[in-house]
Amino acid sequence: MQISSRFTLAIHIFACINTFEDEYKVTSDFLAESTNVNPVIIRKILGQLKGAGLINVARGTGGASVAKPLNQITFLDVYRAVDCVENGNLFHFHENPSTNCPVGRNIHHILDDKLVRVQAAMENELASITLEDLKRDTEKYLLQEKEAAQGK
Amino acid sequence: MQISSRFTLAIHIFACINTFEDEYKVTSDFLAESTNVNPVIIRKILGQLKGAGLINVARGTGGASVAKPLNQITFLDVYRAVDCVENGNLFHFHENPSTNCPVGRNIHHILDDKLVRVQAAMENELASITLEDLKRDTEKYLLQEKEAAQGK
DNA sequence: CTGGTTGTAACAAAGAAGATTACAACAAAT
DNA sequence: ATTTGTTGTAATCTTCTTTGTTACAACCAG
Repeated sequence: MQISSRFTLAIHIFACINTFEDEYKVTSDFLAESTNVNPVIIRKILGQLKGAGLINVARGTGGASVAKPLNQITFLDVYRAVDCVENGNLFHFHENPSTNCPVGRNIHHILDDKLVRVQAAMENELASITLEDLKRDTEKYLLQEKEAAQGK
Repeated sequence: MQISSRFTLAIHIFACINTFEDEYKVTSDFLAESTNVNPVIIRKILGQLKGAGLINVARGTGGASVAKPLNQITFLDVYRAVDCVENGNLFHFHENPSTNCPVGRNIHHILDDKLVRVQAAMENELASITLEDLKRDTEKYLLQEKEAAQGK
């Protein structure tokens, strides 16, 4: 199985906030339209991002905004906030290896540190990308699109 | 969601082959007992490992053995063989982002290269671990267990 | 107080993983 | 040639997870 789409959705949400917050109020309905995902799902994700202190959202008034400087939020922060993998473990283990078998009862001893290394490599890379990078690249591609439309 | 337990199962299978092949015939029933997973599931995984040229298994005769030198099989080979993530993509994308929204229709341009980097970091780490490492550590932990039992 | 919004509960729908049963294909031993 | 033990695979079931959907209370601003 893959990592939940909540992660790419959350990034999409930040890209929208960065791009549109001066122009529109970025509500769950607005985001639902852009992502083509149900507004309740969006609100759940917004709630998780808010819980992690990454964005501000409020009842009544509505509209999401980023809560910290963009270069201080990494993809890893977002990944952790939306709780993509169970218990934070990337790898799923078969549940009850036999305690009668020497390999079965030691498989975690044998394997866990290796899986931790793999997961750490992935998370380090996530930590190296910030929302500032995201904003810069979003602007780049939107500008390219605009220029292409003008036939340059 | 997490990465399918087929991966940890496949590693468990190799640990069993390494440990027991001189003593027992390592059949799908044997492995089902050690992993506590249904033999049909084991046979499916054995089939994938065989398809990737990592092990030998045959009808009738039965019993799995490793097809290549242990230091020439990496965790990445195993990971790829058992097809853990759809289309080889670690991240799941929301399916139909709006083409009306500038962000929606560019989200893949913006994001794909970053996700590729993250995935590559993880796969490089997987590639750095071999079945030889697995065998060495398996022997280490089984020996530790034996010594502990003798009260050393 | 009205309108628009979030937060959340409850349930439905869809999809995927793994379990299970059943059986044909096959090889080796006798 | 038959028996035995095994793999390969189809078909179906159960369970779990994700996502969608409906509904509505809580809330804020004008």
